[in-house]
Amino acid sequence: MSSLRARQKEDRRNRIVSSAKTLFKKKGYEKTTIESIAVAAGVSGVTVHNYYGTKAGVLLALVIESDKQLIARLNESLPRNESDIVSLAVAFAREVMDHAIANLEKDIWRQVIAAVTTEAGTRLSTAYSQLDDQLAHVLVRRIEAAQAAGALPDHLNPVHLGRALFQLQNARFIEFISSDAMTQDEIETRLRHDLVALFSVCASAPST
Amino acid sequence: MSSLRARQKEDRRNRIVSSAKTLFKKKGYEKTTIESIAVAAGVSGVTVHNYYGTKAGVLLALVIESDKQLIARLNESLPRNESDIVSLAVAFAREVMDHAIANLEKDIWRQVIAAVTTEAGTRLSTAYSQLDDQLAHVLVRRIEAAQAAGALPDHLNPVHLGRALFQLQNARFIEFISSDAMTQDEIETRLRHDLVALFSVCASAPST
DNA sequence: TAAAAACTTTTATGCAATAAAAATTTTTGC
DNA sequence: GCAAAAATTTTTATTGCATAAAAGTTTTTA
Repeated sequence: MSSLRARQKEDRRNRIVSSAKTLFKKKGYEKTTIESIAVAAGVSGVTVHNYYGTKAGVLLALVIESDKQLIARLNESLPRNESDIVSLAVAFAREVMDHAIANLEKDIWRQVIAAVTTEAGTRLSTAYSQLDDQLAHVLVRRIEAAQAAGALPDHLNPVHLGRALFQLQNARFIEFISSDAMTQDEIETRLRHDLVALFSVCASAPST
Repeated sequence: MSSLRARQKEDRRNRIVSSAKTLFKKKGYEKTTIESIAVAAGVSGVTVHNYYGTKAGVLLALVIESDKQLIARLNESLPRNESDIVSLAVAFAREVMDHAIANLEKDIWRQVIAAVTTEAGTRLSTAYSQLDDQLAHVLVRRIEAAQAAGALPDHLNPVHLGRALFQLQNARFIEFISSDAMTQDEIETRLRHDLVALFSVCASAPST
């Protein structure tokens, strides 16, 4: 049973986040004031602070929602029988970039990345990191499938490979949003180069 | 010939950055006001803004100086005949983390990472990115040496491998500073896992 | 339904960031 | 050398984020 109070709170949260999304897209991040978000949501400016701590907190809340959709979409669309790891990682990266651009301007994504680091340890930043883990896990599952199909050596740890690929993809994603001039194609090329080079090493490394 | 004006400017820059470093280390980033930096440096608060744009700009200027030393140190100390890429990357990562911790608190490094992304495209952020390129190049040179020594296949592109390793190391570095609880050892382990997994793939990838 | 509890709003303060006007100091040209 | 011009800093003022404390309001609970 949800009390009236709980429902009102939920309502305000929704109004704040959706007002913020509209304003961010319409006026950009910097030019959107907390006060204007508050007015659009029908609450006081201090209430926005009480709910989300900072303006970046509101942004993070909004991104977390859309990232949940991204995870669902990736689970759906990422090929389930891809045995070439380079293709897999590139397809993953492409979906992530498509999703990012469809939802917010690069300018705003930069604020997201900044907020995740400066507000490390807060509720919202932690939630964001957990979504990253889930994203990495989408890769892990595909790698497990490839391994089961015999496309990868048995001694390989799929969790480790999935996380490594995610880190690399994420680093390149940040590079993508860090410059307005950077294209998806250029990032794709760089990621390809990363992977081709790494896969060429073939060290007989001990599994420490 | 440097005019009096140019020398005075240089002087003020030095005073601002060194005052800032002292204050950041003593009181932390948030609790250091631009005004207090200005007072310590003997200029007005607005002058600090005129010189560095933002408080984060001052921080970036200070980090850039210390990163130059890091590059020099890495060029010196990183083993010149290391044929094992995992060991090379791990040694690199360790030096970077040692240097970071010796200079500033994690808390402040988080502000650095945030500033580099939000202020993407500014003079200081660009300078920081160029230093990253130089850091990656330290790796590239070691890889070239290893390749020349026959420890790596000829078709491998050392620039691509160096950049990929740097991206991975950098991602793990950010993970390191993002949590006060995260230890260097844990990061080292994760980086090792990344690399061992990646090097196990051994795809016969086309050099696209 | 009245007291208690939970929230939101009002009010106030500090600081970053920015802009424009005023004041100062160095340069330049004679 | 000195006066006008140019460059640069400081003063002054404003906006907005962030935070805290007090005041006011609404829901809960007994």
